[in-house]
Amino acid sequence: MIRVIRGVRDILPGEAVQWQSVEAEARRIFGLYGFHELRTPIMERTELFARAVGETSDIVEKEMYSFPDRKGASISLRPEGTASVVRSFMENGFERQLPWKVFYMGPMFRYERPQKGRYRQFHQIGCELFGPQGPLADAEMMAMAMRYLGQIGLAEGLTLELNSLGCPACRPAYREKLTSYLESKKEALCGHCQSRMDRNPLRILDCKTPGCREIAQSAPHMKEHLCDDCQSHFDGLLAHLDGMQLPYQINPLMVRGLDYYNRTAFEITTGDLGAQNAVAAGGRYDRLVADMGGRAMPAIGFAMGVERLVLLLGEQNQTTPPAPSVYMVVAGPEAEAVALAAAESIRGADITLEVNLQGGGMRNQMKKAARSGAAITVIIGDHEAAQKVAQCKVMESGEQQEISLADLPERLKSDLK
RNA sequence: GCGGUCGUAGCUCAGUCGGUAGAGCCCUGGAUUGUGAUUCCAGUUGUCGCGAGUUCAAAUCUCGUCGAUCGCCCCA
Repeated sequence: MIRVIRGVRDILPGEAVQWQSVEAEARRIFGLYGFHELRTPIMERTELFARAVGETSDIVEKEMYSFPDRKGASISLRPEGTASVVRSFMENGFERQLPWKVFYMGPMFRYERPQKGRYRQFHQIGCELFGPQGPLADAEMMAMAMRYLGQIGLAEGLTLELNSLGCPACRPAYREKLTSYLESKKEALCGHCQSRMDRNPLRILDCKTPGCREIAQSAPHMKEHLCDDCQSHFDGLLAHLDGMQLPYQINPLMVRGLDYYNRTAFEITTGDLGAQNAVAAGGRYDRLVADMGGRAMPAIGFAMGVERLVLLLGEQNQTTPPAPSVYMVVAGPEAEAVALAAAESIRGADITLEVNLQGGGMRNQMKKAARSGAAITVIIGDHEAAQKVAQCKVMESGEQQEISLADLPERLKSDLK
């Protein structure tokens, strides 16, 4: 038997019910804020991701699904959504219609070792906002994310963590301070962090090794070394969050893994997913559009992991798809044509009806009717077909009555209320 | 890419010291030749993840491999 490839999986009908509501709520809530859906391709030129996400990021260096197409161009399955949104923004000239507010949802691909809440094909719902440079936008994005999560039933146990990563004006100086501090403690760092010293010293801050955590705690933190502009942006953001009474936690050790972030970075975390504690994450990327060849354009965005949302929804998970309202038992060869026509007329009245298509004896079909979860079973046998009637059985009470086929849609409609 | 644990029926699992595989649920038929919980009777379910090795004999021991899971790394 051919099985699915590692790290990907089927979302079966029972679980898909949950996915549909998670997606529908996203459309609804983001719509309340004036965001519209953007659908981008799931594959792009490799170069797009390499430049947007960062040539030296782990995602680009070792996690991308890249392959040559038939003409030899390097194509990649998208590892995240922002790069394509930025590309679309520039390509379609939305720089002239600011602010541009979009959301997207769909599969992303990263070649990683699968784990709880982490798959090679995973799904994100994300939002991006281009244009505004003040902290009002940051605050609204966070409010929107939290409102959405609360709306789908995840308000409990989530923490909004945020930090400022500074900007090109203040980060280099901070980085030097941090590096010289870390040099003095180099002996005490874990081996991994020692090798990170040159490449990306900021990432040492969120190392989980106990020794490194202590060192990180007392290290100089970016938020104490922000330039005036970054500082007032950060202060403004906090004031807006307070104004909305949105609880948050400043995490001076939070460092995002993608290269394009500046100033505001935030994560929404949970303690219930093992090592994968982030359900949503995002931040500002004011330089990305310019780096990609567009004009200077402030922007902010975030993305949520749908698998993680659905996992957290946990026990609310449905394991069976919704039941039909009516189940139709077809008993006898003469009844088939009549039953099928009756079924069509009932569906025409907007009633969900499932016809038994597999035949079998009455007992067998009634079992299937009960199992389907239908509230009412309509039985049409040869006898009923000849009389142009049907037996209508209310499953819960067991009451059964004969109704003419012509009246069936209306009667069912009122009985189902 | 690295480490721990685990892979037996569609599902949940048992299987002793190595002796050629079981239960419950589900499913099918019947008791009831046209009526669903329950009950009773009968029946089907298997590459014991895959491949090699040791052995008279392997679900069981060894090695490899694939997959799941947990942690590292990284991230949604």
